[in-house]
Amino acid sequence: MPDKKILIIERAVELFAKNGFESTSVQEITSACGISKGAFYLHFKSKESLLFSIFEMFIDRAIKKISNVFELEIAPKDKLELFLCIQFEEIDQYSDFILMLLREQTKPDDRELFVLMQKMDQHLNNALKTLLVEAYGEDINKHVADMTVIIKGIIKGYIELIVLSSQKFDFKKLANFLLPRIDSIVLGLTTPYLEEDSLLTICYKKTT
Amino acid sequence: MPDKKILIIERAVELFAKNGFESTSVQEITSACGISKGAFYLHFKSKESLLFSIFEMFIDRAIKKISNVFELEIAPKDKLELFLCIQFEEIDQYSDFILMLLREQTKPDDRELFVLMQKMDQHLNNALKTLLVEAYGEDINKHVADMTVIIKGIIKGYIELIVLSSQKFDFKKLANFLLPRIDSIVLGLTTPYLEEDSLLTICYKKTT
Amino acid sequence: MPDKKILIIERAVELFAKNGFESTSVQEITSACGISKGAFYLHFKSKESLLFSIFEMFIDRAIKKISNVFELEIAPKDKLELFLCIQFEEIDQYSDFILMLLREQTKPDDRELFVLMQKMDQHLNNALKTLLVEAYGEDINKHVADMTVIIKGIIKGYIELIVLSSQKFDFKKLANFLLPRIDSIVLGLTTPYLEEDSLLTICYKKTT
Amino acid sequence: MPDKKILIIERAVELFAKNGFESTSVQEITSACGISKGAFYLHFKSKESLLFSIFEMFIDRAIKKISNVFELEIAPKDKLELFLCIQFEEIDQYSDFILMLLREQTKPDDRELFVLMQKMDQHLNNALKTLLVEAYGEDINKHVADMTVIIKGIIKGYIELIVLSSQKFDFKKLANFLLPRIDSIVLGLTTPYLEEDSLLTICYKKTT
DNA sequence: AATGAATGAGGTTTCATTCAT
DNA sequence: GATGAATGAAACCTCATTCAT
Repeated sequence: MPDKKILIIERAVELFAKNGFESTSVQEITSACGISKGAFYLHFKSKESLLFSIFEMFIDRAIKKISNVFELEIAPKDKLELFLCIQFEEIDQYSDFILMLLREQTKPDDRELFVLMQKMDQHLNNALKTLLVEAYGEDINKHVADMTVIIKGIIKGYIELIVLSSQKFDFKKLANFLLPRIDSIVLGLTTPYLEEDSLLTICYKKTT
Repeated sequence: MPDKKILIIERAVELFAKNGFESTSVQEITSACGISKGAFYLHFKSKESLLFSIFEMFIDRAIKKISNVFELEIAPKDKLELFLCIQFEEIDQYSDFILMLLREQTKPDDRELFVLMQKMDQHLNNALKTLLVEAYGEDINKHVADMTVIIKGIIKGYIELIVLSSQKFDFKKLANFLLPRIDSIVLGLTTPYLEEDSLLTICYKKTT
Repeated sequence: MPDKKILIIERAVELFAKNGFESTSVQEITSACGISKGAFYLHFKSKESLLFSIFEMFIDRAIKKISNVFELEIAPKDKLELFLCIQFEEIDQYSDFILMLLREQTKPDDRELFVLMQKMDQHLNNALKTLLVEAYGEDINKHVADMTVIIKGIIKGYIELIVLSSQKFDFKKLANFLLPRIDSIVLGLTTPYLEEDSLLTICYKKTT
Repeated sequence: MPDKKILIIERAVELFAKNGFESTSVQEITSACGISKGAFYLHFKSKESLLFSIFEMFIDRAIKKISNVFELEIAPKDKLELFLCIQFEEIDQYSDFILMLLREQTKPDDRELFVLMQKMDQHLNNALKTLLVEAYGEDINKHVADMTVIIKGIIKGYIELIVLSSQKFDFKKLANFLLPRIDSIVLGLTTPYLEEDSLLTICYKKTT
């Protein structure tokens, strides 16, 4: 990837995060990069395709980081803790942009973005499932959907706090605090609310 | 409130939910209402003030519903369960619009929207705190920040599922399922991660 | 003329004077009158016809005032002095509106307004001519065009000062000061610059 | 200054002169220039800033012309005559636009335009004062305010004639005709009406 | 007579995108 | 590769005028 393209992506991430996708003009991006408006279109077919590229890059990073966790030879619960920690770190770093992604919906024809999002989400879910089974045994399988939703929800809860407040957080300590909470929940589980495979069958709503 | 104004709000909620605030034109809204562009401005000073009105209306509804819970004479844990249930119902009904609110950032000068959001959030936090103390006693106080984040996170987790999937969910059953999970967590609590009053000191980031 | 119509004219004169014709909306006028927008159109065919009415009224006033001067039985030079004085008084009272009339050109199809303006101007010129002949004898006739332009110019010069400054001026004293200046000029006249009837042949430019 | 920008200014001067500022749309200007509406905003931040640019350009021209008079080594009265002549020439060329400037009031926040107008006016007043003192000696000083108002008034009187009629005028001859009139007035002066420095203390009215 | 909701043309401005240089 | 002038569609908003009540 050419330097110029990377430059554009970096500046765009900042601007999209700060002002939102729709409210950031190509002019602003190219000005921030010190290049001409025309140069933008040498690297990206459209403003939307830039968003796609950013998203893609971002997902690649996340997937790579998660893979790293699985390659480590440590105790299952330590892996789970590390997973939580990485989520916090990663999202903290790109929190503004992530918020933007959550906020903006862009055009109705960005089916491709949804595909990417689903791909990313599936990947996260699978990783979490594997970690849960490693940590709590095969019995967790029938609770895996609920536990995924709960854990991801708790992560999001703290992430929102992190994003909205301006303090610095100790993610290692936070992950270490959350693991016993997850333990508690798992221990108390009886009848699941969600079906085991309900997360697989989710179809992201069309936005026509 | 005049019928026409209500009509505009209803249609706008749908359109904003579907396409986002920035991507929905006043033209689209008025077309959907079967009125002229000019008529819009009889009821709202600007497109942004419409967003504000919607938000206001939405918050009023939510606060009223929560108040109703507190007025009931039922067991504390039942109140908590009812609170969860109401959150799911309410948010389910306006899920798309809520997603939009999360997504869009609108203009940098909408300080007023942030004030409303903070007001709403404070209200929710207070309600939850009261319910937790009623249900688990004064000892929960030092864990109240963590428990608030965790419970709101879990709610959000399931809500995202509800919003993104097209299935119907049984909110009563879901609330009934979650209460024991919360019990488990509370029972297992030892040292808090967050300070007791850390939620009060959050200052919503400026978006200059 | 119905009270309501007079009320509208009065308020409109103020608003036009303050903000200009184009920048004053019918809404503003009716609000200032405490009547409905519809009521406006009961009295005036259009916003432009209101301007016409105002103008008409204004000219009637001026012509009447000038007539009064001629009916007085005083020395010719005193008449001239009184004429100057009345010009200052009248224009001072409606200075803002007059400025507006000078400033705004409104639509290209307001031929009628120009006709009125010409009528008014002719009337002033005739009055001035009569006064000059009375005061300086028939010999002034061949200088009457120049003297008209010069006197009206001087009046305008002081009026501009009056309008732009916020001080109060003593118009009687001013007229009394100007009369000797006019005397001086008349005394010094040799060859006219303008032809005697050049003011009659002026055709207000078309503004198509 | 780019050709396109000059083109826009030239056409705009004509259109503003013909129809007024408020009544001339950006669309009309760009159509007259044979460019797109967007192109306009490449050169001017807004329609109002165009007016400002025009005004600025116009004032620069006038000040430069006046400076030229002072640099000439000719008799003081000839300078005064030349000054009058230049005023007529200059204003004749841009008469329509000047009328528009007098007519329109534009927005209440155009303080900057007023500053420019005042600057221009002060410059004219100073030039005239210098010329009067050179031509009539220091004794004229106590009459300088009155003479300024009178001379500018007379200029305006003839200019209005020039602007409104469609004839061509011989400005040299006109200036030559007016100089003796000024002589007459100066000779006859006794007690001034205005204080010596009353023109300096004029504060252009606010247009809130 | 009086209202004021409704209209819709037209205003200024923005901005993604193209293309000759 | 790189530029930036040019485009023109589309955005938000205003306002003179009409008309059912």
